[in-house]
Amino acid sequence: MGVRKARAAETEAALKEAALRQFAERGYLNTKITDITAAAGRATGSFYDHFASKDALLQALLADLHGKAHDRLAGQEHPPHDLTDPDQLHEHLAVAWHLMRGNRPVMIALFEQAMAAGPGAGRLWQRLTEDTQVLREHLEHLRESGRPLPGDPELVAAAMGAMLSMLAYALPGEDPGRSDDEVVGILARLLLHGLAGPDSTPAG
Amino acid sequence: MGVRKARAAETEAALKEAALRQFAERGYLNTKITDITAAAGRATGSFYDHFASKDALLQALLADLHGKAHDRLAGQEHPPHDLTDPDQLHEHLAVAWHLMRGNRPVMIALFEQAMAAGPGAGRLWQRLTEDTQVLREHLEHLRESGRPLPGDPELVAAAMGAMLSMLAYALPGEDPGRSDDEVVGILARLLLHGLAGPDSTPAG
DNA sequence: GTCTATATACAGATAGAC
DNA sequence: GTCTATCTGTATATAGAC
Repeated sequence: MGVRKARAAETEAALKEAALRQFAERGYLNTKITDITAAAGRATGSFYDHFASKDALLQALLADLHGKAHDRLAGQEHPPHDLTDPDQLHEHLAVAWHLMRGNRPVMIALFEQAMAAGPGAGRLWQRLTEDTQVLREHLEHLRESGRPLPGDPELVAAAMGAMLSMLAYALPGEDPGRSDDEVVGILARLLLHGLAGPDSTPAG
Repeated sequence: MGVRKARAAETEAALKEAALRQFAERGYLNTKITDITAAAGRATGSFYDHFASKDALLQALLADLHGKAHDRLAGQEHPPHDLTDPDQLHEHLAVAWHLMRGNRPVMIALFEQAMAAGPGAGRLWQRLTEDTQVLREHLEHLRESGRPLPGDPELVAAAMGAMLSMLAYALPGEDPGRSDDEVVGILARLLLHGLAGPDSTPAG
């Protein structure tokens, strides 16, 4: 790779990193193109040599994320989980939570983008159902095994996804008093046995 | 009240109603002042004879809602609930759900407004904790009674509120195949006994 | 108070020199 | 490819006639 291309790639990377920082601080909607270029130390016009629009930049960031995820998940098995097993539910939630929290800027951007389209567009509902597809399949598998689910797997999965994604968005970024593990543990217990807890039906 | 004032009040009411319709259809952020005035059959300039801004209009709509709620709740008792009682949890969720769904336009607007401020502003987290304050108090009461909660009442309450509000926002407005009662029932079962269901610990 | 017409502000996007 | 300078589109808000 030539030095010119290298400098260009450097600028593109700087813009991406700056965008991620800005999204996390100000949110996607509030972040202007000039905020990104200023934070990256570039001129406004340079942005459009690399991305056609703010939306295109977000798609590029999402592609990067998919690439990373593919690298990490490549070759891994994905066995059908029994979500009524405490360890397996906890593991499932932990993976989802860390995925969302570890890529918070992109999650924030996608969330705000879907929301800005308005409720009529149904894009938030679409995200919710798509992102919880695996979860839904596990629930359907449980139901087919004769387990008594609280209700329609699609809605239950969406409800769990709603809880997760909303919390991942709204919870303050750096909360010294509340660790990720603590949050995951609480959600796992709530979703496994509910408010009544595991000892609610001693009579069986 | 004179005829002039009456006509003015009529216009103000028309603007409010039009705004509610527009918020439900296009969302708050997407709705322009001109969308509201056009839907109300008035001129653009008339808007500012009644509201200083779109934000001021939303505050007025919120005030209307508070007034209605006050009228309905006036004189009602608010006893401490035992949320591990199926009927009481169901009732609590049903009230919250119908409050949100029955005033969907305003909920939508507040949600989008809080989100547009970005995550750094913490306004979504603020809404989440404020709106679930009563819930948190009930959970704290349970904990003081020695009941084993899944975790910190504030976070559990926020998680439940996150699930509720996100679903109330994202679920399609007119879903012929899924009634409010069905949704509330499913959420109540999920939050009471979790995915494991009531029969998970036959040994006590 | 309501209207038409217009001003203000600003973000997105482009043009052209280097 | 990067820069400075500028254009365009659009939403908010105001001015002034009726």
